[in-house]
Amino acid sequence: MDKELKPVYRPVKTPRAFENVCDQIRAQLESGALQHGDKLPPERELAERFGVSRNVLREALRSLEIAGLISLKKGGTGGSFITGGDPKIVSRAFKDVLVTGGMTLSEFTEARILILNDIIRLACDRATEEDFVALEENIERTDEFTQSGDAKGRLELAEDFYRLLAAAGKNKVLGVSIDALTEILMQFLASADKPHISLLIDSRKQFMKHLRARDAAKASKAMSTYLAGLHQHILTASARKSTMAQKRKKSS
Amino acid sequence: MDKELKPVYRPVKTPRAFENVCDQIRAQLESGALQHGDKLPPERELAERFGVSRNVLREALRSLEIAGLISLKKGGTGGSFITGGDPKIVSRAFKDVLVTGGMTLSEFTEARILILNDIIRLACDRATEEDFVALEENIERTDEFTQSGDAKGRLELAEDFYRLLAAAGKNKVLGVSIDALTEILMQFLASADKPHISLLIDSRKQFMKHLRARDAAKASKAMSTYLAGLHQHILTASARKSTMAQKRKKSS
DNA sequence: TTGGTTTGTTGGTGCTACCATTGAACTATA
DNA sequence: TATAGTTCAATGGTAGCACCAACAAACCAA
Repeated sequence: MDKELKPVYRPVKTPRAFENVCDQIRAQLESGALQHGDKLPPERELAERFGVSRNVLREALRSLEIAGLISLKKGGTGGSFITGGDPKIVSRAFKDVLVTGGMTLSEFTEARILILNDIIRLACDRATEEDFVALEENIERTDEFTQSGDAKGRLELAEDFYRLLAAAGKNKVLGVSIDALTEILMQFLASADKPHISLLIDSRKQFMKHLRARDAAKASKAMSTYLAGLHQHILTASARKSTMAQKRKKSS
Repeated sequence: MDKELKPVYRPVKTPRAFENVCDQIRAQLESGALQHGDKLPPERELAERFGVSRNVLREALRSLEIAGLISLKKGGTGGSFITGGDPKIVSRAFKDVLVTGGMTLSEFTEARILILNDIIRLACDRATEEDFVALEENIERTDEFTQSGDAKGRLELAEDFYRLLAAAGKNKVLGVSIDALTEILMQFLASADKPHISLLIDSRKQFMKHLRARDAAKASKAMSTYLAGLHQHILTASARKSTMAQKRKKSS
């Protein structure tokens, strides 16, 4: 037990005024002193109370707004209102980290399949009749859009499908995760995924059959089979794209 | 096919200057024109080039900084530098929606167990000898800290353990996910988890045995058993805490 | 070589004035 | 009386300036 505790020198961080303001407001939130819907005093008054310039206060508010904790509204009855609870923020944070974080596309596709399988297992346990009909209605509308050739609407419906599935699993954490991953991968599906369109509807119907039977293994397998093909397509398309990007970069 | 496309009225969003600036820089990032480590021009020059006041530009930079995309440095060689890829951002976003009521703690614990199981399965396939020794070294140091009563160090090592495990699974996406979830749950473990300390080391050693044998089922089970108890403890502790908070609010 | 000093660059802060938008109170008109 | 239009005050958004603080490189002195 003569373990030496070597001194650790942490890099100092210069304190900034807006961070202090930010922390104070966050603390009020965590302690429950500020709750959803509450209105903060006007900027000018807040600035005076915090003893900072309106500039600094605005940067603090901006920070909280980006974090999704407050929303600003102009006008006579406007001000800063406590919002929060929007999973979209998490999804954006995820996306930011992922696009700048040196992660490969294949890591995305793999993670997506795994998390989706977790969701499917949960959904098999917990899905209600309402969940089933919502999913089936989504499939039906996807079919219509496919026949009418509305690619954009079809993509939105695809994102919705996974959202509905996550809702059926009753776990919002996994929900926002799959939402972020789906949204990111969808950007690599601009067009030209023709071979999969025809497979999609049948695959989904197969999947729903197993889900209604609450057979997690078969439902997972049905979904994974389709996704494996789709992801393969995304990966090859992306490889083409990055090659083009490299050419573009060299020529510039 | 006589589907009526009903007109959808989207709420208009007043365009704000800093958002425009923000989007332009984000676009540069996504297109690869700006890459990790690049330095942006000084604020004064950027403001002039964008044709906005320095105030607006600073709000835009603040927004990007909060999103974890850039980091600001003072001084002669300072400026705005492209960073990114910090999972800390995701965990903060997760935590924000948690404290503002978007998700429940039990959803976190459930998601954590499921994702961790996914990672374990991957690790069983892909872990190298280096991964094994890193994990075992972590367990050993945890044992030392436990005996010396260094609670803070032990918590840090616990976070590291899951990080190492994710590294062994060779999937950074799942890695940042588990990292974010772990960090949040650790905040509910300030102290008083005495009954679990004694179980921890043995549980980890059991787990490693199965992992080395590349038996995903048994490894998952060993980990899940331990986590189930730990999470139960977190949930009850949190319930106590929120009760106290409500009392505090009433009395005020 | 070492330690201190100078100096210019850059982000951080404060301040003032003004603009743009919003909703509510108010007014005029049919 | 009800509706349409107007006024008005509150509030966030933008601009521009002056100055502070800290940082690192260049420089200087021992």
